[in-house]
Amino acid sequence: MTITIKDVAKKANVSIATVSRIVNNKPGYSKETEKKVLEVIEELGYHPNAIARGLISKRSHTIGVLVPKLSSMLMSEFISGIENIAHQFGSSVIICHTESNGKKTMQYLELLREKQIDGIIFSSEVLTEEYYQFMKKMDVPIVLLSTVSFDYPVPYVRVDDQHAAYTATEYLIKKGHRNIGMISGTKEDVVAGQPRIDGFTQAMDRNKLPVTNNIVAAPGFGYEDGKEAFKQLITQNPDVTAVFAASDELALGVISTAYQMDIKIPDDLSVIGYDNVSLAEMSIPPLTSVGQPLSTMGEKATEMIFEMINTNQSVESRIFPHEIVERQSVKELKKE
Amino acid sequence: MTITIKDVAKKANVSIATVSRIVNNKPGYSKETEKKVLEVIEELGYHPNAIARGLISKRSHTIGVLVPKLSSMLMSEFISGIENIAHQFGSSVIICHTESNGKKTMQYLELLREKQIDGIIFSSEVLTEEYYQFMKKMDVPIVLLSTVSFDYPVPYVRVDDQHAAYTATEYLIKKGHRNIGMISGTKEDVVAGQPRIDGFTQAMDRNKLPVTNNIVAAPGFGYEDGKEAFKQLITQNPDVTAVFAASDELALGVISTAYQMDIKIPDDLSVIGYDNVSLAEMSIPPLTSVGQPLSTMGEKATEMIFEMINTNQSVESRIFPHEIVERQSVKELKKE
DNA sequence: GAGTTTTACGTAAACGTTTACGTAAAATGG
DNA sequence: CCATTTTACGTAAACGTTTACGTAAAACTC
Repeated sequence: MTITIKDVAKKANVSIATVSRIVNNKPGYSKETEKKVLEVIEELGYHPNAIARGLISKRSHTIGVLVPKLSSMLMSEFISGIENIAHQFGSSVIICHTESNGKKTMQYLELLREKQIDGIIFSSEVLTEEYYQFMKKMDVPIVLLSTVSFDYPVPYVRVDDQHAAYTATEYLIKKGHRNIGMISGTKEDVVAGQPRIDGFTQAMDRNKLPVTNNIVAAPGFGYEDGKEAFKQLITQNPDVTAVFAASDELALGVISTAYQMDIKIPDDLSVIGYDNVSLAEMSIPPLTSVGQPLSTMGEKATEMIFEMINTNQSVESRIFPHEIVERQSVKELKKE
Repeated sequence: MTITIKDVAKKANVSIATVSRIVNNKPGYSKETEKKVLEVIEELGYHPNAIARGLISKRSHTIGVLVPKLSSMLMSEFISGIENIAHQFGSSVIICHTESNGKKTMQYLELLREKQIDGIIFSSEVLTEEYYQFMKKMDVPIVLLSTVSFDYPVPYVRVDDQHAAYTATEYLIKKGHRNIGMISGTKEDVVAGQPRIDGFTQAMDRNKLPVTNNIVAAPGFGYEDGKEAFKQLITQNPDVTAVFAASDELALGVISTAYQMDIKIPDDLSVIGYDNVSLAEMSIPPLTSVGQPLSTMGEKATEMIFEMINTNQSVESRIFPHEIVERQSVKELKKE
């Protein structure tokens, strides 16, 4: 038998309204009754039932997070930030990993609707018409994390990927590299795909460097993808002195394959990654990478959700700054 | 205005009871009314409110997961498995990362109690008296994941850490190593600490190998911990030919420091890790490691929770098998 | 000290469901 | 065709809260 507000009321000889007022400290009771009721609460070990509360308040104090992969380190950091802030707001987080599977995503959205969640963070994946319409009907705040939508007015939190890729490429050029390869991830990826390629091409163009045969698009962003793609790159363009990889895992793949081919990093080949996940520093040699403030971004996205919940208004998107985290995988070429 | 069962009832000219019966397909209505009601539901876009349901059924269809670190790759895999099964059971998962912080843990437990969660998976940390008493009062099923409790009768899912450490050590010995070092993680850790040390010592003892000066206990299981610990190990025992690290991250730290010291892996030094997280295969050279079926363990723990929920009985603990995943960080010593 | 305001409550409806119970009509049995 | 069972519903209570409204007493005001 769980004990309810009624039990407290009865034992304290007051009405449930009074108990409720005291629990939520709303005005309308004397010091004495407060003391009495508090004692009874303590004695009985009463704890309010959030479900009953939610039924009235129409707030579940829960937000939903949709992510394509749970295991990727990117996601872990996002989630860590999200979870952090949500907890500060007294809410909890339901993580839904969609595996980039449309059916699963829709199932999860239905679950979230049933559960009456207060907001949604939609991360790292394309916001399709179907998803958007569904969420719109749910009528809860949405924030995009590390993704964008061109078609729908949904606020987002991300870095400027094209700019970041530009910066990374410029960095290699400044270090004296001329023949630079790029391993891009999935081309179709709206945020981590084409924009990074564009940034790369742009930097090369501006510096009048050729780009033919320099880009290999892998089918994904993983380690194995990086290995395969690098093999292709080095075959079609054996003279590259540096590689810009669109993710740290891709970069690790590059490094690993290079190692097998007896190409020394950074002496024979410089490598720069993207994301600066914890992996990067564990690499041999430690990987220079384009850093995004991942957990901060997760935090910001969550704060935006709560701002939208509380003010009932939309909120401005945020572009976060990136930075080059220098380690030891890039070498300065001596000018000849 | 969200539309409720009442709206459906009114529009379909039936009582809410009938609508409810149809929605939950319990008997008691004719084919015709069913059709009619279903149409109205479709037309109005009605979806039942899980909060209201939960109030009556006293089931929130939510389970809580307490983990010390969110970002560690171990946890990601556990969570992935958990999430998987929970979703199959139509439930969602609230992840609470406690940061091994007692106060935060208690706060989370309170949150979970308020939310009336149906069960708790408690992972990778010591179950203190305080936690246990609290959860016991909550009166929901608990399963320990990758941890144990000697004092309380709580079912667990884990591997036999001592045995696994024994196997890893035996493996190195079979490969011809005699002077083997161990980098243990936090000694106080009840599951990943002492048991692994014991397994190591046991294997060494059985093979009549000395163990003095061979064990260094790091303050944690991370990369930096591994670096530091290895420095200490190599100082106090420069002749080790192999190292058993109590986690893959520790092992990576060892490899990195070794690399800096120009100690070649595996030629000059063999290294074996523990956990076989995705990191292991990305290492240079790829890391041989003691593998645990992480996501399967998460799945099993979750299945156990639901079994306990549904049968109202406790359930048997499960020890999962471990295996040595051979890669390239261990070398066979030629017999002299 | 009469009138007004404030304080300190209690009553009861509401939130959106499920479900025990009741009942009229339909189906079945002999 | 009457008695009995079954079907197909409807009514209303219950789940555990919050809160609008009402009210008697206490506290002020001048």
